[in-house]
Amino acid sequence: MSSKFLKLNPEKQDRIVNAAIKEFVQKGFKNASTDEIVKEANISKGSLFYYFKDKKGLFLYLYDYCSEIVMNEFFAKIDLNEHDILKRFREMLLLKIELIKRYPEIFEFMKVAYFEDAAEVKSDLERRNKEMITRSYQELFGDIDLSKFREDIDAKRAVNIIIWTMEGFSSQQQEKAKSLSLNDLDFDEILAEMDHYIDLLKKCFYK
Amino acid sequence: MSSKFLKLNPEKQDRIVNAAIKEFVQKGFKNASTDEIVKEANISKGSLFYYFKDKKGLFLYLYDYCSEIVMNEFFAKIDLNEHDILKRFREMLLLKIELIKRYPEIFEFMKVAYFEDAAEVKSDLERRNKEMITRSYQELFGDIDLSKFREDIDAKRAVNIIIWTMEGFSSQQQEKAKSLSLNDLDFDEILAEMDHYIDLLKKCFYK
Amino acid sequence: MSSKFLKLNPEKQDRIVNAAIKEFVQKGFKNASTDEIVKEANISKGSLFYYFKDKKGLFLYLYDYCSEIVMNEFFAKIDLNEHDILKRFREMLLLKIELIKRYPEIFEFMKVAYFEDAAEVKSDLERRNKEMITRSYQELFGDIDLSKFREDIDAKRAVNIIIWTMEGFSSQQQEKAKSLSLNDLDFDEILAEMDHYIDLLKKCFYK
Amino acid sequence: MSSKFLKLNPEKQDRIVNAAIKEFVQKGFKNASTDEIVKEANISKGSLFYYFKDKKGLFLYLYDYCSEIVMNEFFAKIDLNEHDILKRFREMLLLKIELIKRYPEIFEFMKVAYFEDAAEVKSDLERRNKEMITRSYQELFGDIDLSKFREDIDAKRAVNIIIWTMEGFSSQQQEKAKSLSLNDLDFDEILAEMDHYIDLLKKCFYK
DNA sequence: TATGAATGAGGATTCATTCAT
DNA sequence: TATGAATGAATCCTCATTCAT
Repeated sequence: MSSKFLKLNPEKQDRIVNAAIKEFVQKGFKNASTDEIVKEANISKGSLFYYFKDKKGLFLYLYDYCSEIVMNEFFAKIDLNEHDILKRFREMLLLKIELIKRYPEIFEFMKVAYFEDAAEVKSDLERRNKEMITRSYQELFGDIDLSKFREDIDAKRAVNIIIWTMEGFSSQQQEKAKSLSLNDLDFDEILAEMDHYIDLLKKCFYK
Repeated sequence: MSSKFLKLNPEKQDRIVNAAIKEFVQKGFKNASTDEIVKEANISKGSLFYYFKDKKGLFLYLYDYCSEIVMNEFFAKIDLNEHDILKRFREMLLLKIELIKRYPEIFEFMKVAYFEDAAEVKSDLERRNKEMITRSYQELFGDIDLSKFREDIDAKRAVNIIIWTMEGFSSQQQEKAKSLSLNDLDFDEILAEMDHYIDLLKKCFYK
Repeated sequence: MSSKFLKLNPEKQDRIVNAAIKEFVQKGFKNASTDEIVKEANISKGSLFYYFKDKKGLFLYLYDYCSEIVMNEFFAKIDLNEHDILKRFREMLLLKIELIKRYPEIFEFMKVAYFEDAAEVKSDLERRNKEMITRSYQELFGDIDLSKFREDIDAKRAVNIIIWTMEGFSSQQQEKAKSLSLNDLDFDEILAEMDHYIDLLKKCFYK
Repeated sequence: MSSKFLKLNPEKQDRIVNAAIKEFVQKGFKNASTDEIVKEANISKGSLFYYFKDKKGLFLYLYDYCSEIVMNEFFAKIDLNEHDILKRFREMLLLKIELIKRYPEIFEFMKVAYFEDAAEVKSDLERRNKEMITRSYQELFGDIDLSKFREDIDAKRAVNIIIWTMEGFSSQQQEKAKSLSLNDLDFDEILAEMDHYIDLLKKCFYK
């Protein structure tokens, strides 16, 4: 596959990956121009297709590249001994913030990939996405300690509400962050705000 | 504008709107083919560009067209005298179900439009989306009766959790519905499930 | 298929057909440049692909176009009541000369098509070639009066020798003609030479 | 030149020659891939272009290489003391069969080269082809004993008919052989069939 | 108004050839 | 000598948009 690409020196790999992610994020798969990518990465047209079979191959390579970072920097670091969903929830936010600080483009790319319509990559992506989602849901929320929840409510549904709250909170923050540069973000404030939600949920859902 | 389009007889307008929505939903903005649209709508290529300035103009027209239906069939019908967010929440689901039954493609189109990456329409859509969202949030959740909430929790944040629950629940159902045809959907079951969430939230968040 | 092409006015059709045949004859399928064809035909790049699906579609159209001319101007005109193979043989040469005079490029194109290696068209051509050859052999040599041949020789093999002689004679003449322009060809001389062969074969093979 | 190539050890030369012939036979000049050739020959891309100036140089080298084999294994072995064309004719077929058994690809390559359309090599090949053909015709048929022929026919023309018969017979057999593997060919049967033609021609053309 | 033929800039991809090592 | 990464001109093809009728 992309074995040729992996032999390049890391600096060059980075230039290409960054240029390609940027272009795909801005324009989506179909609209992204390989001309633009090679110009930005400062390589020749031929090289891109020497490293990757075609545009689709490049796109899927980037998806796998990003997935792996997310796996290593996010999923692998979660403390699976913590079975309190709200505590895990908090930890996940911390990890996510760390991830965004270090790899800001990667989240954008994963989002674009998730909603990509282009027929050429849709089926490949759907397979990978589905796999990733089921795997991660299982891993992240399969071992929750349900005994913590009030006994007069359905714990499963409460868990769902917590997950949706986490998702909603995240996209709310991302929406707010859109107009700001990374440096202008006040992560402490975000964390503090999140703690309010956690407290609220604990107070209402837990025994 | 699309004033020329609006002079057409409604049946023809419908054919064009439906053909275009179908194509955009299936393939996204960039990938959608005007050839396909005119073929499906049974009009000539020239006509399409006589009615609409360009592909982008058509897309944005459809967005406005769908927005208006959503406004009329959804927002306008909400009983603003009901200030209990959970009751309103339930009503909204009923209206949404009604809307999906009558205009199944419109929801799809709005979703596609929301995640469209194509540079040509991205900024225009973002402006309209933001506008619509802030307006509707204001309208839908600006007059909530916060006195119903327990006094030891922050009502604003509780409202947010309810909103995110509603959103999460909706997309969960849509995800499930993906493989099913409209006829196979059991709306009563969905409603019953939703009622469980409403009860749960009432029990936990209300006095 | 090429219905769009067939709606063009004949003069334009001719320009395109001639330009394309010329290019394919000179360079073969793969090496032929669609740029060159549109330049020579004085049409735009887009038009060529509006008329024909792709390069292969154009090539196969030309093949069918040439086949039909050969069918009408050659096969259809052969007098099937003449069962003497040598007389028919002579008639075929006359028709062939007539055909070359009127459509000089067509023979060249059919030869190029016959020996085309390019994988993209090879199988399509082989099917058509095989069909044409078996059909024409059947038609041309299926009803020969074998009673004219000496009884001490195998008539079937004698027929084959005659066919090969005809083929060999034709390619010999074509080889000679390569350096000459059409106007410089002395068809009467060719015919006279052929008559010598016919006499010889009659003298040797017939009773 | 290809002097650099000739310094290689024979085993390597063979690998390259065989790989290149195979590729050119399968795909023709233009369509043949130098990548495929170096992969099959197990040499580096750079080497190929170190040994040969360019693709055309490689192709023409192969042509000369094959020509020489044909010269040594075919023309050089013909018994020039045999002036009876039909006997020589028979001997040629035996030699040809021997040649095909030992170098099956070479015949294919010569045929492909003969009908190659690619502009880059066409003129070079035509020169060599013409040279070879005239030389060989001269050598093979220049010293025929014409006194054997019946006096009431033109011997020169009879010789041509015999040559064309031989050519036609050969291509008929090759056409039949196309779908068969070399091992499945029954050379004895071919020879027997050929003898029928020789007898027939002798009976009809000789005194 | 309506048509559909015509356009051409732009896009992805190929591949013989070069060249630094 | 040998390598294989790098190149970029050339190629086929697409498709929104225009325009003469």
